[in-house]
Amino acid sequence: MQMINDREAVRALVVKNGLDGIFSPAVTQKMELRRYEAGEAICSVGDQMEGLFVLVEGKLKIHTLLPNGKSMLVRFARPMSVIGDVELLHQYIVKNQVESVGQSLILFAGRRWLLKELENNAALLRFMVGELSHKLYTLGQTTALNLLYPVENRFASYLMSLFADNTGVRRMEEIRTATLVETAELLGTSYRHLNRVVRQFIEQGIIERKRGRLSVLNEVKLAELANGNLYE
Amino acid sequence: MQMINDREAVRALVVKNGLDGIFSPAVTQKMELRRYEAGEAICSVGDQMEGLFVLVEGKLKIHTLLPNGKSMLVRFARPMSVIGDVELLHQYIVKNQVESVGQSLILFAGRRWLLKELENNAALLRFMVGELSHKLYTLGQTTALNLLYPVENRFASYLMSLFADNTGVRRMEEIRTATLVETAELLGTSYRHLNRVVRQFIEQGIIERKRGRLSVLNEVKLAELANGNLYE
DNA sequence: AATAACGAAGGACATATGTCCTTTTGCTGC
DNA sequence: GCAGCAAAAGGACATATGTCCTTCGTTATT
Repeated sequence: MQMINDREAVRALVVKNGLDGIFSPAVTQKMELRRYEAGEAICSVGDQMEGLFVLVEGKLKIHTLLPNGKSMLVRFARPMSVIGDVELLHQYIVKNQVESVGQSLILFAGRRWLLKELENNAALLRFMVGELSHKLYTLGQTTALNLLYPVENRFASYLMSLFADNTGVRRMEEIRTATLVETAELLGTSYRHLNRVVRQFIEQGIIERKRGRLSVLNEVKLAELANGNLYE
Repeated sequence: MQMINDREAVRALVVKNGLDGIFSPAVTQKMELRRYEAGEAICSVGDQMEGLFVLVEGKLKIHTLLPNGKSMLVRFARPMSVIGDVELLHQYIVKNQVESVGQSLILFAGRRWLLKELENNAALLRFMVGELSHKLYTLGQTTALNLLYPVENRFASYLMSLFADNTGVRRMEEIRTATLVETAELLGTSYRHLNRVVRQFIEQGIIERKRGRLSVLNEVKLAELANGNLYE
């Protein structure tokens, strides 16, 4: 993680994301701008959250670590998303791993300043209620997706989530096979089984395997399999 | 559902549950006291939430209805719990079925009064942030439980949740077999499979089957299987 | 009491997924 | 280009769970 000491940039990002209408100047003036590299962790299970993280650029991957050592994908976060809102008030211990997918820019506000702010800043509180209820609402969807659909559909949803961007631009068209192990974990399945599904997709001409990399050939079929569900 | 027109009772319950420190008198004076009978629905999927429900007595069962017609248990709610907080701000469509397990007493506050209240009642907002973050936090647990553990353990957790009360008193010791079908749905499995698990439990002397009813014999073993997880 | 009707329990088989191990592939250094 | 290694792919079998249908027991009806 790299700290970017550029108050002007902070101010610009705060305004651009409408955070000036939510946080008091006392807080925004203390905000830090941080850059995280691909794969870098924003927070890990067991951590004590030091504050609130606002993703302003990039993408984050959020997943739980299950007791048996496996993990399960919870969701991806895109700007403008907040991390740490769940833990803030009750100072819960972090339960979900959060890491940067590519390079990400994040505004950080320390807990110390926020708790004071939560005393009577109705705008911030309303903002948090909005964020939390949205997360709760969508987590329900994801949960149902995970319980209801077989790996085949979940993997399709995963690919759609990776390749599609909110701008409509495809961010990546390939997925390194090394990532397949990780992907399997995220989907809550074994590499072996995911591999079966991969082969099945290849046979159906949906994806292609090339020197340890996968590329999507038929985005339409993929979307069908994903059933309109995305991990976000 | 039966409306109980007793302002004194409302006031007493408001005070008893500390709601007078959260809602303005304008709201508490408009609150309704409602009684729901066993099995009665507080809200159903697709509903538009009319306001906030505060459970002050009894127990509620919350579950999703999955696209393929099956359902999955989300959690049980005990006093003091809030229903409708997720949907309130964004006026989301109800996605989880909520029904009374036994007889329940609920305080109801209409959306109309609440939205005004949310403008600047920091206490209410903080209360909601607390509720929402707690729900989000625990939903993660439940999700993991559902994905990670086989039906055997989930069923044990379910039984523990049904039989144990926060007062320590066992509420019920029997479960009608008719309910087994429903229970299977709630656990996201088939009646057939649940039946296998039931038989297995019987063979292990954990429960007993008598004229279409189940009773718990060995609560200790059950607790072990539940792994400390409860659906609440 | 005999019987019909219905709900409960269980058998048989299919499918999804997990575990373990073997084979194959691709890459590295010489 | 080849030996050898490590990663990737796949085979074989085990387990969890789903689906469908049959058997069995209880209860209501005559």
